[in-house]
Amino acid sequence: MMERVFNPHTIEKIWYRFWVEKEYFVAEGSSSKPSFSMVIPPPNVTGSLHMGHALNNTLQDIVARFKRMSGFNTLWLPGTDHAGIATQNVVERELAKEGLTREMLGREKFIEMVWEWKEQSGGIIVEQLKRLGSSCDWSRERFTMDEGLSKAVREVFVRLYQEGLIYRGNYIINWCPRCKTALSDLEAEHEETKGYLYYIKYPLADGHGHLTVATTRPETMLGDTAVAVNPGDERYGRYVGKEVILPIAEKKIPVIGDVYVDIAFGTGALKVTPAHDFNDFEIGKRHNLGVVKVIDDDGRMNENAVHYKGMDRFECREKIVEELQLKGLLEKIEPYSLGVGKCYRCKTVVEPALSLQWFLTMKPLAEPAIEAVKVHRVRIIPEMWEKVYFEWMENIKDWCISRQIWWGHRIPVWYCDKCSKIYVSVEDLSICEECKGALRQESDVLDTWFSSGLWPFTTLGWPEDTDDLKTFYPTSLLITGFDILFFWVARMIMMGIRFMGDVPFREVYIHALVRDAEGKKMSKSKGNVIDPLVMIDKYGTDAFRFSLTMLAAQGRDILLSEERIEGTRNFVNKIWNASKLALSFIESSATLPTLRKSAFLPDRWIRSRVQKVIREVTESIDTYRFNETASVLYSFIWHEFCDWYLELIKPNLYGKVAIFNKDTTRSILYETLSDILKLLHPIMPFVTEEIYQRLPSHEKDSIMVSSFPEFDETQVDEESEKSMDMIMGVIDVVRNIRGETGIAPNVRIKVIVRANGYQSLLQEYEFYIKELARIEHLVFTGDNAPEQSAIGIYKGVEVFVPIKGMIDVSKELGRIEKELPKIEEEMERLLNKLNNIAFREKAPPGVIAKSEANYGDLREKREKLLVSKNVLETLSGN
RNA sequence: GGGCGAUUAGCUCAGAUGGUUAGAGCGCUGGUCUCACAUACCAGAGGUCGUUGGUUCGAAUCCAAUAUCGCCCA
Repeated sequence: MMERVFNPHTIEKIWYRFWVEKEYFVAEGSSSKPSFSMVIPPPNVTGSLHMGHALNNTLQDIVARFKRMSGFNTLWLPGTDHAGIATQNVVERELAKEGLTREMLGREKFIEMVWEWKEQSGGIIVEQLKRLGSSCDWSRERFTMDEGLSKAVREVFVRLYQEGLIYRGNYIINWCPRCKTALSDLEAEHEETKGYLYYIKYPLADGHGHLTVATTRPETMLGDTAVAVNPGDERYGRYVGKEVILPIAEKKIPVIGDVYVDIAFGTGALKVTPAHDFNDFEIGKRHNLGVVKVIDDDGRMNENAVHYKGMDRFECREKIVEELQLKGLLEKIEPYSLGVGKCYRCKTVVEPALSLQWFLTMKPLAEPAIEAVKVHRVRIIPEMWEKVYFEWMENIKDWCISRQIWWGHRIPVWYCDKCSKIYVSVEDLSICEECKGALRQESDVLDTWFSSGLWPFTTLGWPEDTDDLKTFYPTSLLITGFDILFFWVARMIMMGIRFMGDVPFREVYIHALVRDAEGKKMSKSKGNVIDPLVMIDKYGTDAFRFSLTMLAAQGRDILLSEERIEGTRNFVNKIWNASKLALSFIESSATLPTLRKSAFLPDRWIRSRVQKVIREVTESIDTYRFNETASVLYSFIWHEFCDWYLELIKPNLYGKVAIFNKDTTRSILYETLSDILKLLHPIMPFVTEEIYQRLPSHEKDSIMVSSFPEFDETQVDEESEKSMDMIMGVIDVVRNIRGETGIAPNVRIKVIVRANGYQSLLQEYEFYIKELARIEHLVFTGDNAPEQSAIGIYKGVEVFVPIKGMIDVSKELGRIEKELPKIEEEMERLLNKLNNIAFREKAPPGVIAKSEANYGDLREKREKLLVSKNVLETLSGN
């Protein structure tokens, strides 16, 4: 017995376990079936599921289940990412609770602890993905720090080094003083911040006046090694070659000319701090300026900052400004808003700093990756993102790949302190070949994104030549959010081409970001996060997934509100109840006749409609228009299958009429319900499985391994759709009259129909019309309109409801008067169009014919309404 | 500063390659506990598609300008 209200929770666990036990998620290493493969964007191993993950994985699961049911050897490969900085931060915070630091533990002990932490909490997100219903092949689950993947990372590093693409050098990079590591350009997030522009006087060394520079960062002035002006600047050109005295440091620095300097910005004179500013670094290189670092790794001033040594950089800013003011060297301060780089992991303001780091040369990697997207060997969908991709790739800079943290892939480089020889090797080394001295491994680890960039092939077994690689590389599709287009997608394309000789995936579908109902990005600090697991607990996985899918329109942010999820929970319940009814009709013991053309119109109609839905669902999934998939199913199931089909077959199956073959209708009901469940399954895996299992003699052990419905042209029946449209139209007209004139629902009425060519159809289905429109007597007439009636017209068919004792005349008059102006307005619009000679000459004949037919219908309808109106007016004495 | 996107009913959004009387869900109004479902059913109200020009026989849809909002990159 099925409950009145669908309860998702128990069945979700049961079916997920069932699928896993049956190994339905496991892909075949080699197969006669065509392959379909995706790799998951690996979530952080210590993370927990947020809305972004939920959307991302729902969409992937829809495609995976759809492809599997469509006969593909489908691999959806899951895994997690070691997330270097983020994970290290988490564990360090834990340590801090016990008053410990990682330095106190030492590298080895600390890493051991992180592994422990990973074992403990790493399963959480995986469990959450399972609750979401994700049909990942867990037998192939990977972790970026697995032995195999770690080896692959070394292999890649060594090859790139040998090819001369990886180098080590002193360059300016983004430094996070809190995480105490270098960051790549991408990992510094620029944020508009209110600050000030300080105007500082630098006295000329010859004692004749001063130059005023404008800066947002006065604390770096002690690291200035020049003042730059634009050589074309009339005001300052003559100073080039002279010297100024750097205040506080009291040392001479040159005035140089460089066209980079913007004449219009500030005073037109720029202080140059090569050690702490990207642009200044470039200027410094051009002019062979000295480099003076004044800020240390922890964000404090160093010994070059004279008496400010040891002071925090922001405190120092204030103090220096005070000192300058005292010395009369501060001209003014203006409010100014500037872009400040912040660490994407801890939001600390990053310090651009000169530092010895490892870099990967990107240009030679980027070029073929740009080409691959240009010629659509990788298709990015929606196409708009291609532009963004090109923009970044064409201006790509070398990638700082070293991090000064401990958790990650340690760079496979060994130094001999004795003879200074450097080794780069896949295998661990300990003794110098040259001098037999002890080797010391590089202490830096690689950027986490370095290993995730290899994900599509390392997870399949590279550098070994595995069956999985042969079967599944290049993968078919990647589904991800745009926030990691550069971080991840672009790098995978570059690395895939470089190491596999082919792109890592044929298509990339970029989906939107999930925001709250006000359009704000969800974040813990804003307190506007909707926890997917809370939603799953509350409304069930199917409803939650369907909501996300419904909202997943291309190229738009998704605004999620709980209300929305509640709405789809109702839809799931609707499906449940419709199935309950259908199953009661089908009956478990029944042997159903094979599907054949039914004599019963609604049967033919629903089969035809289902075909079109199959086509739309298939096409929309194939083109990643998931919201369309969901809404097509929603409206078909609710408003055609439930509202009409189930209502129409009730009289047959409850045995109220026996004109049509009951078994045929039952078999069509069975077939249609089964199609609906399969069509829904990719989006709503659980409820569909639960109902499928209750279908008598269902073909497969699980809906998961049943075949996705295929469009069947032979069941498309335009004639039936037209006939049904008429029947539904007539019923609607009667209901409209009833509703608007206030006839109580339980009152059965008399209706007279002048069918104008549709009489035989309407007569054949008279019983059904009477049931659905609550009609007592349905009379067909060829004569004039009966007097004293309310009137409704549907495509030339006139429907009359006698007024006497039923309807208030004024109400019916009001109804007609409301409708007339609408008709007239539309008629006028059409008439103008039809009278337009240019329209008649240039518009396609089909469009003209349609307009003419519309006009004719409207004119006829208007005339009839006017006649009826006149009659009613005389009747009411107006 | 450069680039991209958005602007359609009270709210949240759909509306591929221009031809619909511009749709949905929620909300709202009126009526129903009708034997699958009140997480339901029936009926209804509500939009000159941001603004201004242009292309076209025809524009929510294409083009240009403009306003507002958002995002990305510097």
